[in-house]
Amino acid sequence: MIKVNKKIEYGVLALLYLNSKEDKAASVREMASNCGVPEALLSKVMQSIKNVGYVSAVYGNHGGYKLTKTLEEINLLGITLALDGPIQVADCLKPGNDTCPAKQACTIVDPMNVLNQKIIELFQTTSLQQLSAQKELSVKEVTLL
Amino acid sequence: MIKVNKKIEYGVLALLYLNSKEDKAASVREMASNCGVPEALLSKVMQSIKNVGYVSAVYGNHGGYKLTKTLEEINLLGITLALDGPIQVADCLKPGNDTCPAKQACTIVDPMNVLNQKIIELFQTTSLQQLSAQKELSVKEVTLL
DNA sequence: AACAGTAGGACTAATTTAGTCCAGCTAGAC
DNA sequence: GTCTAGCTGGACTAAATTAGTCCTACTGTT
Ligand code: FES
Ligand code: FES
Repeated sequence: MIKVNKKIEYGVLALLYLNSKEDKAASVREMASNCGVPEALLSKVMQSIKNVGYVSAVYGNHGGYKLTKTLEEINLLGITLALDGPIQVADCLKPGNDTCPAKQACTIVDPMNVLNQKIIELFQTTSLQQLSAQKELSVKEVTLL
Repeated sequence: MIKVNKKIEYGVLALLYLNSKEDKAASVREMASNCGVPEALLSKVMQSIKNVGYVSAVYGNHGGYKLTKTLEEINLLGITLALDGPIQVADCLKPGNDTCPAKQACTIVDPMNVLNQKIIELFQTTSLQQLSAQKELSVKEVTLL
């Protein structure tokens, strides 16, 4: 199944929660219990998100994480890169891929590259703002498939 | 990692190969060895692709599979549906998902639906023709060896 | 009847993803 | 200064998914 993993799901959930706190910091514990996700895992997720600069950490007592960007500035590509590494939509595309038996005559490396590029663009142009703005609409869209 | 699975990779490879055979049927054995993919697995893949009508099977001696559509008519959504079921880009979206602890307060079901829709559209508008249009590049690479 | 092929269920192996545990470090509150 | 709530991050285990195999039955051509 082509899907975004839990870490990304949790990351989005947490960032949205953080946004609702305005400028206040929220601890992982707080976020985890509010969002209903495993604390230890969210902890890792937040660390990675911190490393790409979407949030900053406040150490010590009453510390936690704070948003350092607006929802408009945060896009899915950044979150994905932080939590899941570079996007490679097909195994063909993997950098060190010397083991593929079909490699020599492979007709799909390039096609897959095209698809890969399209997905990267889609993720890049999908900001958190854009996602969270759609709430009313989506109920209709659901019935499409 | 957000990626298309091997079955889809193999399916695309096989359909492209089939296309190069014009109207002649190719057996799974032939396709597998030409594309360098596991025969038993490709057999399953072709069965599923047959079930959505992109190819027809010719039974008996000298049988195999034949394309019944043009590359323009075959899109990634169809292939994905055939080999991997409906696209659900996040676990939130799964039909029978009653177990998610965050469900009640979930702020991302709708956002994820929007993303899901976008991916479906991308897959639907990506025909095999469109993908393979980039081929000239790879032909060069192949002839290098 | 022999053969070369598809159909598909049941299974195992490999890989990836999800989640846990723990020991260390940081800074604010007292 | 020292307690304490909280971040950091490596190592690990468990669960789920994906990849791949095997085997038996069926189909149609020669
Ligand atoms: S390189 Fe392996 S399928 Fe393309
Ligand atoms: S329903 Fe579980 S995260 Fe949305």
